[in-house]
Amino acid sequence: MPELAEVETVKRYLEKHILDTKIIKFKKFRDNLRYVLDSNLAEKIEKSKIINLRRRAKYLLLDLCNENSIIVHLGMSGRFTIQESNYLKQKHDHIVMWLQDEKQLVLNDTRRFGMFYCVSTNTIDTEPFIKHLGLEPLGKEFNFTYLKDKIKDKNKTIKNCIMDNSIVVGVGNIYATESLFAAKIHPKRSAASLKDNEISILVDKIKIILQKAIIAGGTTLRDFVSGDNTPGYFKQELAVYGRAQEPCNVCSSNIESINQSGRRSFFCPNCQI
DNA sequence: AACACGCCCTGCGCGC
DNA sequence: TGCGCGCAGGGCGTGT
Repeated sequence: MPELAEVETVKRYLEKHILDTKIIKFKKFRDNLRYVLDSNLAEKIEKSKIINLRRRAKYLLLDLCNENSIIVHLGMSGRFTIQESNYLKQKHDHIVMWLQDEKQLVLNDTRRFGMFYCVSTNTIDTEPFIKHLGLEPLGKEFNFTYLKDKIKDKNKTIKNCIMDNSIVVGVGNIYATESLFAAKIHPKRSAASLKDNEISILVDKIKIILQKAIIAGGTTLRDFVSGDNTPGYFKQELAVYGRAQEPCNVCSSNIESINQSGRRSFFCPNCQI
């Protein structure tokens, strides 16, 4: 699913195309995604203009002129796209919003792990799924000092730490895996065992890889598309993710794959220690 | 309290 | 071909 780079890609696309556009009509085609959908979404959303688009962690935020904000999470398989006026509803389209130019803003989510809420704009930061979130990885505050402090007493692996939303947000399985390879750190290393220079390099690599992935329009393994249905192109830049048994680009050793806390980890047994 | 894990759900690819 | 199994980019809630 969409990690930070993919959600950012969608956000930038929507910002370019539907900012200052009014939502004329809202319709849901089922009563739940991951959670039950509020019954009053239509009245909170219809006839309001989208005045700002934001991303917080992997959540997309659409601020409306009526002081409500739509919160969208794409889960593992969510697509949030703009379709033409003659678009016909497809399988797994769960929410459609018709815009003033007759285009349709469509939320499609095969696995339905996504979320869709509408809350007061000024209470977003206190919403249950938002308030506990840690720092944005691309912000200045996410740095060596912060990460060192956060992991120094942790009794878990560094991969689990950088995927922990209460520490740093938006780093999912792909980018955690790739960042650890770039930093030459084995994913099973205990977080507390990292040396200062390793923490410092890891922070840098997380930022660099996410920025590169955003420029490439995200990573498309199978489901992900941007707002115009186009895939991202970062997959071809993945050094280890999904490349088990293939040669490492650096040393030609076979890349290994292991299960780690229920997720796949890929690493080079020679480069990463 | 801090972790690990199950689970929500559909679809796809693989092995038999 | 067909079936069943395992697995997939997330993250909450529960149990230890």
